[in-house]
Amino acid sequence: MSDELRRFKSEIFQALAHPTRIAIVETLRDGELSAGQVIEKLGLEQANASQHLATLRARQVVVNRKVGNQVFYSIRDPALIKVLDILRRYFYSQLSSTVSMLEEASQTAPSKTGHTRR
Amino acid sequence: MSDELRRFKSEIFQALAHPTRIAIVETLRDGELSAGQVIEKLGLEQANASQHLATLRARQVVVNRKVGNQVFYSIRDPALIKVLDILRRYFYSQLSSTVSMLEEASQTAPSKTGHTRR
DNA sequence: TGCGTATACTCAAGTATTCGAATATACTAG
DNA sequence: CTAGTATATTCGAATACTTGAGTATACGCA
Repeated sequence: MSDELRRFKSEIFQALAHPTRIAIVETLRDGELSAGQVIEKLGLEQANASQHLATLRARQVVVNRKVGNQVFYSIRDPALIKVLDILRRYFYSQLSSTVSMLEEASQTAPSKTGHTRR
Repeated sequence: MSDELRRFKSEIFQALAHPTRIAIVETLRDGELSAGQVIEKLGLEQANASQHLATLRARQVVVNRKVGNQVFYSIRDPALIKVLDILRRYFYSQLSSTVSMLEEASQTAPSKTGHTRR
């Protein structure tokens, strides 16, 4: 496989490699929002949000549309939502494995009630 | 959604946010390989490969298994392969959009498409 | 034991990201 | 034009990542 493709993929991953940017993408999951709405929903600093949005734009993860005074953002390709969904399931399988590992390790065995966060 | 979960997801993305690590994961796609085989297939420096493998291990993207002298790596969860496959398709759709955009732009008048580049 | 191979770790230099503060731009209303 | 709102950009300091060189550890064999 081409190195070009790998570089491209790594840029997508990098675009999503920050909790704030994941939060933004998930906030946009159900439709477009203005920058201000994103800021309000997530409680971000204006400048910070704008920078993260710029990163997402640069990697073409989101597209934007100007309406008067405001800029509305939306996810460019629903494939990315699918990726996030897969990772949500992945997270839970990871989590339960981690829990079993911890249980094994601490042989006092709190038996089975998973979901103790780390 | 919990910040915890977002942090976790961003760590997965970060694990894959480097072309070399994507190459490693894709090399492991069809089954486990020793570190040496990965190095040889991808033409990496030993130290560099080992560090990228350590990153993938830390984020639990791969698991390893010692057999005598060697350490064999494999992908921990096939969901990640699915993610890479989705991104491959995503890449091609991105690519064609980008090509159309470039074609449009290279005509004489960009006139009306709001998207003023910076 | 001692040697050779396979892999991992440490360190430092270079590079890239992140953040908040300050500032700049674009639009609307009056 | 002026003022106000919405969003973007620039800057510098702090932090994190990447790399190669060197070194360390673990295993197998004699």
